Amino acid sequence: MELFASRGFQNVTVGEIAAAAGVSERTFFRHFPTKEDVLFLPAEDIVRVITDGLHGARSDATPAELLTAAVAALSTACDKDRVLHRRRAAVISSVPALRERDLLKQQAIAEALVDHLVQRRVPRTRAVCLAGVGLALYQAAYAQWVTDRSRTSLAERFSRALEDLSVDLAGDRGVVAARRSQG
Amino acid sequence: MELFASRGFQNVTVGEIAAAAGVSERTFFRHFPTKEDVLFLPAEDIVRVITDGLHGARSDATPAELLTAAVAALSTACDKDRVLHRRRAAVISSVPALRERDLLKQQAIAEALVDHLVQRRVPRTRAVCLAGVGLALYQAAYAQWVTDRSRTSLAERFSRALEDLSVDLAGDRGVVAARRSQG
DNA sequence: CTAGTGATGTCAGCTACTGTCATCAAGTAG
DNA sequence: CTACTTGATGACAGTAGCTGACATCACTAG
Repeated sequence: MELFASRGFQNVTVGEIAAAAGVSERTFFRHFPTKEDVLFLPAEDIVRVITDGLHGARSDATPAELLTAAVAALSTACDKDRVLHRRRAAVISSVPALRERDLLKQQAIAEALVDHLVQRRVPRTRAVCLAGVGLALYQAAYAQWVTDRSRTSLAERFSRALEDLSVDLAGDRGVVAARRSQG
Repeated sequence: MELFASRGFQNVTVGEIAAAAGVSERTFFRHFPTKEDVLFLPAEDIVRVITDGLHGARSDATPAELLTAAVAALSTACDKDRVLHRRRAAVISSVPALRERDLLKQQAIAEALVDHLVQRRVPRTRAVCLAGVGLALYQAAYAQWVTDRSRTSLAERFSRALEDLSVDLAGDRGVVAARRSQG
């Protein structure tokens, strides 16, 4: 993190990272599949946090409740080291290659979410939409949470975003339906 | 596309692509910044399609109407060559590096959407959520459209997803609000 | 005809990443 | 205590993506 912060991700070579850690370059690549991955937890770890949180949910929970539960699990896992997240986010947001990797990880998580929803008898097509939407709101909430100075938790921000969205869409339902019946 | 389809993206070298096109490897990199980019239109091109479509919308259009208009523009641009899209999607979905790039491009598009919404006086935080949600639904619709044999257009699938979502969220609004007032 | 411009080829070089083999420490069986 | 295994590491060579520098060549303006 120090190397990246001081000289920029792209200007730091893997050899330098390895040297700073006192190992050979080859050893670095035995621990991390790519240079980008030093900054990311393996997707399975995060998926585990979420599914653990999800297994606590009632069996008749609505989709929105499930999304909220998933984010709640993430939120408690993140909330402790917000400073670390801030530094990490600063590096990631400024490097396209890292944003790419970030998005891919999140997509993997969304897929795990889909599987869980399907297991709970949500039809797959709808589950895909819901997970995608949940992810979008989470991204927005996370961006706020990392930037803001206020102590509002990730979970709280997410809930608000969800509620706002539901208002936005509810107001339009008549319009959309009308447009559709016109063809 | 033929090279990729027959031997897999990763097993085709840029030198081979260049040779197949009758140019030097160096020339390839003067036209495409990376190997992945052969498969993608520059983000600006797509952004232009969307913003063009958006400028036709009424000035008092609701967010959902704007999202629908944006997708409608994309839909008419895509609908003609669905076969090409199918081949492309097959290659992309099977290669993580390409999925990454795809996600990044879409994110760039979402950001352009956000700017447009902001210009129309939607508050930024909400615009971010809306664009993200729109993107999620678009992804789902696109995935269907590419896979399905039925002739349903992209725009139509998107509208349905939007409506389904609004139903899903509306049904839960009481629950979410209750949870929030508990703290 | 000449000078300038833009697209290309050539070549050299860097960096991310991989395969292979040797080494070395720790533990385990005998 | 020795011999054998196992797992982590280093050393080295090689491939492929990508970049900078420079020369060439076609085309156009004057």
